[in-house]
Formats: sequence, C-alpha cells, structure tokens
Amino acid sequence: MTSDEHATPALLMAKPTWLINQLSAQAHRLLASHLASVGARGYHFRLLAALAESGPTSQASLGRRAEMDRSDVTAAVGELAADGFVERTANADDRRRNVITITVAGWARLRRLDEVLNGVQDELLAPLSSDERATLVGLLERLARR
Amino acid sequence: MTSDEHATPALLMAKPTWLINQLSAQAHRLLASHLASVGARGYHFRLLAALAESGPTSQASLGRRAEMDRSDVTAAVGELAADGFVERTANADDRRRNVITITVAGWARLRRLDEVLNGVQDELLAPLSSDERATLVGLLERLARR
DNA sequence: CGGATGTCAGTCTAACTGAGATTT
DNA sequence: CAAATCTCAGTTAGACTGACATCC
Repeated sequence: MTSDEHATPALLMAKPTWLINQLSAQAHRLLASHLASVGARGYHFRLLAALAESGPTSQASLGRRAEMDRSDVTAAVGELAADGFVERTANADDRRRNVITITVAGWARLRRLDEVLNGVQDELLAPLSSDERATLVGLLERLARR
Repeated sequence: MTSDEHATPALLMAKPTWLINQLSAQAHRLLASHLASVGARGYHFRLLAALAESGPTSQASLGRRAEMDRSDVTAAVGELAADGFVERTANADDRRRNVITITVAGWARLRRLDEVLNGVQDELLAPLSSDERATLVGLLERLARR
C-alpha cells in the first residue's frame, strides 16, 4: 500500500544492461510463444539459417556459425532430424564428423520460421520509426561484434 | 575445414531480436562473472536497489519494483538476510506481510555492487561514444516500456 | 467472500561445463 | 602425441507455475 508505485528504481534504469535484459526478456517471450505455436524453438531457426548459407557441413562448423555450444547442436540437430528437416550422414573423408544436410522440407521450414520471426521484429520494434530502427540496429551491430 | 568462416548467417544478422539476444548474452556473461567474484547475483542488486528507494516495505512491493516473481523474492531475500544485508521483521498492522529493511551493511553492499555494475556498463559499451550511448539508452527505454 | 501475501516445490529454457570415445 | 569431433550427463541463473495457509 501507501504509494506502492510501479516505478523502476533509478539505480536500475540507469544501467544499460538492465534495459538490454528487459528488452531481451520481452523479445524472448514473443519468440517463445510464436515459435511454440509452430512447434519450433530458437535453436532450430539458428541452425537452419546457418545450414542454408554454408551448405552441408559438420555440426562443429554449424555451432560456430550459429554461435551455439557443441552439445546443444547435438541435441537440436537430433530434433530437426527427427522431424525430417535435416539429414545426418557419415563423412567418409573425416570419420569424426557428421555431415548435416538440409532437406526440401527443411527449406520450407526455414521460410516458415523466417516469416514468423519477421512478424516478431515488427511487434517488438513497433514504437520506433524505420529511421530509428536503423539507428538501433547499427549500434547493436557494433556492440554485438565482440 | 574448407572456408569455415566465423560469419554469422545474413538471415540471423537481419533480425534485431538476434542482435538484442547476442548483446544480452554478452551482458549476462559479464554480469555473472563480475557479480560472482563478489559472491552476488543479479537478483540481489535488483532487490537492494528497489529497497534503497522505497524504504522498508513488503516483499510483494519489492517484487513489483524489481520486476521479480514473488517466489524468487522469497528466496533472494532469504539469501540477503543470511548475509546480514537486510532484515525481515513482522508487520504488526498487516500480519500477512514481512517488512524488509536494509541494514548498514546492506547500504555498503549496494554501493559495492553498483560500482561493479558500472564497470560492466563501461566494458560492454566501450565501442560507443557517450553520445551514441545516450542514443542507445533512449531507444531502449522506449522499447522496454511495454 | 474475493484478493493479497509469503512460502514451498516444482518446471522450463538457454547457456555452459566436464568427461569420454573416436579420429585426424 | 596434440587437437578436433560428437555425444552424454549434469549444472546454473533467470523466469515462471501451481498449490497452500494465512490474513485483510
């Protein structure tokens, strides 16, 4: 009671990391719900997008491109393979590696997920003009390149 | 092998949510390691910062200010109390509620954690000028206000 | 009664760690 | 030998859910 206020403490608001985490949490909620409605999750899109640009390649390479841990790649590739979106085959030249190949169904899946994600971008960035979005993306790109 | 490339797929780079998540993950790594080095975690700072501005108040009120779930407040307040940074006392007027009060040690702890977090901000935003940081914070504030 | 509060016991995800077996 | 690859088991922080007793 008293004046409870829904006000965020100034010490928190003054921290860019707080704002970034807030926005990321918001994005995560949107992504999770929209992706769940088509039975997918973020890892799936990241792997399919990486695979689409690299062509058939090893899991380790995919992990580096999609910035995922090797163990998470193993699990997510297994899920994609179970749904028929990718194929896992042995590499004759280097028998440590699997060769992951995107299937026809996988291409369609990638296009579908891309549409879903583009909708999420519009929803999240709705308050900003297109100029402001470009400014934001430019700043984020410079920061995200560690 | 071949040209493995550390290149992020264009489909990913084109998604603001991807950049936001990348940056948030980077921030999270910095926060986790710096806070761990002083034996704290994010919830502790968020609660102390909320408590510093509200004065002695209930856990439910703290949770709304720090944007934390009730159950997480219970746990984190317990940790802070065990370290002597806050005190939990009964509220005579409304016996459902605890009154949480920050201690002298708690104020010192808050100042210490604030310093640590300010260091993290500088590390994370190092690539940007102060004008650019202000622009970024302005855009983030508008987006984070859901 | 409805609604708020504090507590407890869970779930879930993304990210990560460590170990082991295999191969280059 | 060192290093890379794949797999599996397990951990963590953060966010969240559902239930319950208590109290206003």
